Amino acid sequence: MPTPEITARSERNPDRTRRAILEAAFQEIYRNGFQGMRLDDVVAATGLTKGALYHHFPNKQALGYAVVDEIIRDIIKQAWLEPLASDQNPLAVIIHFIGHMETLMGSDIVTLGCPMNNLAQEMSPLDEGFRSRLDQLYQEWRGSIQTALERSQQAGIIRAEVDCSKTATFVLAALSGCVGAAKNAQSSEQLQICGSGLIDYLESIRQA
Amino acid sequence: MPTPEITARSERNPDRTRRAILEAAFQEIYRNGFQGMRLDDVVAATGLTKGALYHHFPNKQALGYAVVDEIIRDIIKQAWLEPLASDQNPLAVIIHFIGHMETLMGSDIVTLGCPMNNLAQEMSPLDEGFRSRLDQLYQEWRGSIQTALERSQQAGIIRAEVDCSKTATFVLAALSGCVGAAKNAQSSEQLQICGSGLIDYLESIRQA
DNA sequence: TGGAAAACATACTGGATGGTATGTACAATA
DNA sequence: TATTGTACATACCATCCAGTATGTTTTCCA
Repeated sequence: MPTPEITARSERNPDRTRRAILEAAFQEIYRNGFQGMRLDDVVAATGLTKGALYHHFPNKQALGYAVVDEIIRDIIKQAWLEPLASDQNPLAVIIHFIGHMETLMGSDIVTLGCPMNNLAQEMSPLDEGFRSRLDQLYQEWRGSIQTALERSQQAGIIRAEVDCSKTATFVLAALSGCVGAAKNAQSSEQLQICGSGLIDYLESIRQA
Repeated sequence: MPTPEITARSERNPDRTRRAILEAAFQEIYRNGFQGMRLDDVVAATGLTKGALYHHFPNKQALGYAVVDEIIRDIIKQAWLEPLASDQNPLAVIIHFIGHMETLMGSDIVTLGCPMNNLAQEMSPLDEGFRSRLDQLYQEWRGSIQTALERSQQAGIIRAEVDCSKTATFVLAALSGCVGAAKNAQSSEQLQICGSGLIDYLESIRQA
């Protein structure tokens, strides 16, 4: 008897269905914002129907929360938390990421911006459920940058007098700002210029 | 015969009416985004009716464009362009502004963020009319910062090797990022921390 | 001063959209 | 294998909301 994960291609697979809805919802939110996301478009993108969506999620808000908890969280973890935790030269990881953002994240980063920042900017003042979830995620993100800076500091790469907590806060904010500026201008050149400004800053805290 | 500007209190004054609609629309957009703004709420806030709104603006989009052209532009000019152009120590103006943003702009800057950045982030990928207007305004803003930095550089306040164009781009993006981060966290402390990080950066380009 | 245009007010429409009610096929369990 | 709950599909509703049609009042000016 074959395992269901392999044979169950077009048959029923609630986990796969749920995931498909989440990914489609993420794309719609990324492109149109949460308020601009249409549930009809989400179900159309999955090839499912509204019955399926409302079986897996009680309402639009809960679907949005799940996108944060399950999709966006994974993206941040995979792109930032894990690379920063594993590498032995975290400052180099940060600089490399900033310098190669478009290559690493795809061209959507220029045209559509950062999915997490987009959602946070839109929904934080309007919905405490979104705000607290995204704030929590931002704290983890910032914490991982701080830890990375501290490790670089202990390795003698970063000057001893640098406040790593404050720097991590600023770097994350500045990074979000750079992506946002590139999105406004719809220009990858703008992202390059702004990113190199941020890299200049990071170089300035390096041990001479 | 008295002048209409003084006596025309509760009588008809199309310019005043138009302005009232624009200001109410700005507030609604600031709080809910452009897509979240409801024309019914705008007319309710003014005490007017839909007839008045559609007499002055052909549709919602045109109202949004006018808010950018007439309200947001004025805010940026008054808060940034004019102070930067008139003062003889522009770097000090920039640093002072960043350090006292909440006092200068009001507490909305923490809870609701920057009205221009909010609108740009929401609408730039969705509507080229918004994008081009806001991009134009950002270019003026960035240009005024660049000119200010160059004047400070000529005055010997900023080091000669600093690229003022690149720095202006980064400073504006980082500033937007700081305001956004504070808004996500709903924390004026976050704004302080992040702003002081940006000030540290500006101090680092100062002539030793 | 009369008439026309501007400056509003009132009442309504139509489509979009989140959500629901209900039906059916499938899958596990007993 | 009968049964029960899960996993969907189908059809529909109610409301919100941008936009319109039309009426009324004020202002301007010839």
